[in-house]
Amino acid sequence: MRLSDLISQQILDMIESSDDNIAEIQRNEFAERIGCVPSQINYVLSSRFTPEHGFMIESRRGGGGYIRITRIKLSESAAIMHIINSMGSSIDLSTARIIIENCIHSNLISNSAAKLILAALSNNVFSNIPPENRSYVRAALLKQMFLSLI
Amino acid sequence: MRLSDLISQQILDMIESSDDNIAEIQRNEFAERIGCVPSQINYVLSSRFTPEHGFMIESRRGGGGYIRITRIKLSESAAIMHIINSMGSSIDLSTARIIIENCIHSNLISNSAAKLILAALSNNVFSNIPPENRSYVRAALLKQMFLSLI
DNA sequence: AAGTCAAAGTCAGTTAAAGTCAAACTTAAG
DNA sequence: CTTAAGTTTGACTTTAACTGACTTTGACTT
Repeated sequence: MRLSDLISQQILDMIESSDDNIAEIQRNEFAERIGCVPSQINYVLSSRFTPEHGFMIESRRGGGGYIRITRIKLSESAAIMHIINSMGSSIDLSTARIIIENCIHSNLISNSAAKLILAALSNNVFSNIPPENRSYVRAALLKQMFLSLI
Repeated sequence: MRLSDLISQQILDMIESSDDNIAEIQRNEFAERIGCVPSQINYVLSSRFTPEHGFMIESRRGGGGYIRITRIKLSESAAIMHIINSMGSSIDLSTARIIIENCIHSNLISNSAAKLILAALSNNVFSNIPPENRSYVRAALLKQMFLSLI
C-alpha cells in the first residue's frame, strides 16, 4: 500500500470517527507515527484534501501547532436540510415529484438517486397503507431518504 | 501464439479466477513476466478490452501505479430481477438488510443507493402504518426500488 | 524586546510508475 | 506479389509519490 493511501486513510478514519467531521493532527508527530517525512503529509493534503474534494484545511505553526482537516459537505447538505425542514409532515405525490425535479435540476441529487426515491414513492408501494395515512408516510419516506444523502 | 493473444489470455484468466470480474496489474511487472515491452500491454488493452467488448479500464500513473480491467456484466439486471423474484410478499427489516448487504458486496448496487434504500426502510418511516402491514409495505418498497435500478 | 525553540510551509529534485506515437515488422487477403 | 491491416518495439512524455534542505511563523523565556 502506498504511503499516501495510508495517510489519507488514517485522516479519513479520524474524520469518520469524529462527530463533527474534523481531524486534527500534529504534523511531525503524525508523520513519525506513519513513518514518513513530515512534508509528505502536506503532499497528501494538497493532492487529496482540496476544496474540490470537499475539505477545508486550517493550520497553525509554531509551538503547539496543528493541522485541522474539516470535511465540508458544502452547501449541499444545508440545501437538503432546508428542503427537509420546509416540508410539512404530509405531502402529496405531485408535490414530492416537483421537489425531486428541482433537486435534480439544481444538481443536489443524481439521476439515479432520483429514480430510487421516485420508486419508493410510487403508488403501488402504498396499497397496504390506510389512505388517510399515505401522505404522512410519503413525507416520512422522503425526509428519511433525503436525510441519507447528507 | 501471438504475444497479444498471450497477454489477453492472461488477463482473461485473472478476471475469470477473480470473484469480482476484476484484473489488476502493474504494467511493467506484467510486461516483464510476459516478456514484452510495457507499451504492448496498452496495445492489447486498447484493441481488445474496450467498452464495446464489455470492459472498463481504470489506471493510475506514478509510484505504485496500476491498471485495472473490469468486465462489465450485463447479467446485473438479471441478478436484480432474480433477487426481486426470490423475495416474498413480505419481509422483515433484518432480512432486507442482509439482502442489501449482499448486493453491495457483489457490486450490484452502489453504496449511496444502499444508503437510500436503507433510509426508506428505516423504522421511523413506518410509524403511520398498521404494524400488521409493515412487512408487506417493506417488501413492496424494496422491490420497487430494486426495480428502479434496472 | 531579543533570542530560542518548536512547530508548519515551500519547493525543487528524484524515482516510479503509466501513456503516446510513429516506425518497423508480420500476416492474411486479393 | 502487393497491399492493408494487425502487431511489436522503443524512444519520449506525463503524472504521481516521495524526500530533504531550507524558510516562516508563533509561543515562550530571559
